[in-house]
Amino acid sequence: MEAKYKQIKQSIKSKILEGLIQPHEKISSESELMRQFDVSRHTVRVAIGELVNDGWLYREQGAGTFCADRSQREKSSSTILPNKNIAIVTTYISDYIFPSIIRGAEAYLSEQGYHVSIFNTNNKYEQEQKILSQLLTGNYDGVIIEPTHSASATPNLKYYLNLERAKIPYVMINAIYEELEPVYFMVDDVIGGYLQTRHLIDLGHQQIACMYKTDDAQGQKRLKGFIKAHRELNIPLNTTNIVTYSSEDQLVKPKKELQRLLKLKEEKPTAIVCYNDQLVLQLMDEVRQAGIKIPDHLSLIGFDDSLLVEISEVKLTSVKHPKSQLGLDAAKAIIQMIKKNEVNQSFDRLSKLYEPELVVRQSTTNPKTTA
Amino acid sequence: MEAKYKQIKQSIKSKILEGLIQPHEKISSESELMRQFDVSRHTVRVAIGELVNDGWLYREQGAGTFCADRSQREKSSSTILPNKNIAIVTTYISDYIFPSIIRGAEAYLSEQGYHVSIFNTNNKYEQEQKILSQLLTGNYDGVIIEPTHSASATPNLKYYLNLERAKIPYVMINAIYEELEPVYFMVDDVIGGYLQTRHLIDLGHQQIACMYKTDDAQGQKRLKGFIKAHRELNIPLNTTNIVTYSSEDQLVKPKKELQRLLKLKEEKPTAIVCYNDQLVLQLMDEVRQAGIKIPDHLSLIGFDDSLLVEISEVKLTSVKHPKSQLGLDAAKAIIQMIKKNEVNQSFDRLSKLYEPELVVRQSTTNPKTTA
DNA sequence: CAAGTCATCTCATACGTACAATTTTTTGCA
DNA sequence: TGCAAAAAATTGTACGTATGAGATGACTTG
Repeated sequence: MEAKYKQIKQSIKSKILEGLIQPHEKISSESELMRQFDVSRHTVRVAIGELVNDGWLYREQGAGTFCADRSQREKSSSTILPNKNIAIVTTYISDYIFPSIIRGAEAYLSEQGYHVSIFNTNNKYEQEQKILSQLLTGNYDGVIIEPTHSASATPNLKYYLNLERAKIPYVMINAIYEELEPVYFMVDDVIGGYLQTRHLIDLGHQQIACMYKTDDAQGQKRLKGFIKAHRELNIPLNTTNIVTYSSEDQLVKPKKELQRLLKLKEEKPTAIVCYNDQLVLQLMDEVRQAGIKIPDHLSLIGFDDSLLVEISEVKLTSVKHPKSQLGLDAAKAIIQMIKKNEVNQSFDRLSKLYEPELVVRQSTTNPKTTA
Repeated sequence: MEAKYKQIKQSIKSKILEGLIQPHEKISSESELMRQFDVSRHTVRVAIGELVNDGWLYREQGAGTFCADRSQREKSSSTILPNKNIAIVTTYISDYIFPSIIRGAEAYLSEQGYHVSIFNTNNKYEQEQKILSQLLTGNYDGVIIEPTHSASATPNLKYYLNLERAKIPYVMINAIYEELEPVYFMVDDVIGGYLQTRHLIDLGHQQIACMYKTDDAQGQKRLKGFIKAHRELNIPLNTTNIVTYSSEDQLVKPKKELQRLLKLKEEKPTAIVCYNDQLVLQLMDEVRQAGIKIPDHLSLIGFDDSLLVEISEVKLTSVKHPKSQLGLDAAKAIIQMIKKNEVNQSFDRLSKLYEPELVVRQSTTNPKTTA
């Protein structure tokens, strides 16, 4: 034990064992240690490197080096393998924007040596419950989850609390259950709905319909933005123009309601705000068959700015969704939370609410005075 | 993974996984590695340091660095956690038909109590290699994999053989490496390409162009079907009308080639056979801008019969791809193989070659005699 | 006061050098 | 040939320097 780096190692280790450095407490920076022990940075790094490897410390680029929480470590060593597994739980795996989110997350997590598992609730509570209990009994270090039926309170609250109790960190994407106050990554849907509507009002539309899927919080918030824009600009709201539907209805109800709207004689809408791009394309199809021209006779605006906006003959005006960036950010956050091994405490600043952005293309224009 | 020391790490790790370095065999000395990788000794030491820490190597002062004997370690990890894990390895996670395949597989596997992990090669060998080595060292009971660059022989053959040696069953989807004779689930792409072409010939087209992505076997086989149809029906093949492109080109080359084809005076194609629906929509967009009407002036035919076929104002004629059924079948097969594995039975009859089916819609019609 | 910018602190990667400690190989000599 | 000493090879410890990347808090600005 004459090597300098071993002396440094021993010195730091002692302080931890004596309780002079508490778990998650920052230790002196590398440059400070250089001065304290009068050695080169290299030597400091070798010493700390070994301590990190032995699980006494952990490093965070840009922030510092911290004392590890050894209490967990010993627990996990009883199960032998800290296997580095992350679960991503989605509502609809084949939803057109999900692949992007997953790709963003998967790329980063793989690189960090984690294994990514995918689960799919089909937006059903029972399925979500099954998955959550699997996660609890399984060997997962963290969870990225899109909550099921986020518009209402969850009957699976206990399962989420159990995750916290089991010290499995989780982040929510796209929407949250308010009561859990989780770390989240989502678009500001109120602003999104507002932008959609505002754009149409600015173009001169007065009779604007909307169709929102409201069993998820996303749709409800966008609807809120829709209403807000009307209020703010003093446009009277016509309740017959507000259409809401649920996941089960989504292939039927919007089309029916569109028929209804198109048949109106009075207060016929000149524009429709849509829940997402997919809905726009569904409606477009119907509208085409009725011989109505877009955007001249009817403006349509979507949401997500997905790959769908470019493939139709009329390019869609839409609202940008960060998709793979969101996935990446969520992945980074969950890794940080795992490293710190605290659950949802003092992680407020990790959350991100993305400001959506309007992208104007060809599916919206001024209302033509045909009536 | 751009850091030099990580590249070195990966390189050495690969050699071990491929069996090129046997346990207790000496690896190149630090100075040799400096020359081999053209880096400083420091960097070599960092790389080796991490490998030592992860248990891949051990060092002996004065003697050299040696390959560790991982046989114990691997056994212990595989016996301790019979966790029921399946890996699905795709080329492009956000490819528009993949979500369907995954959904089909995920639904079944979840139900059977398996955890599904997703990996993504981006159609790059290095990435595939990394993933395969993860699978080997990780804790997976079975693998569903879409091979990377399936048109050519794989440099990762040894990794696949290692999977077999480690008794981890795998099935291939969409394409195979012939040399491995794996269990597979794929569409008969030769027939698919034949159906596409035959349909156009039956409609009376004589000058038919095609655009196929040929770095994957799927495209090559479809091209084979394209040629076969011409031969069988005695239509002369015009080689200038055969366009092939690769994954990297896919956003540029098809468009350029389309421009070229449209400018032709003689032997101008009246129809284009496309690799998939996505390509059709790309081309449609260009064609629209040129003021050419589909299908009257130009017939286009796609492949996959994806959700994209219904989206555009001209519904696409396409060839049906079983997608989620394929995912489900692959999942069922891998479970069977896992169960049978203990009994060492052969898996011959499990493979499925799906007979594709033509779906005629509006994007194809008789050639109009305008010339 | 909130939001964005920027300087600064921190760790990460990578180059270079030198000498020590240990093992292996070669050499020189009896 | 046999053996010991010398030389060479190899890893270990330690110094120095530079640049990059992430986090943070102070500062500016609307």
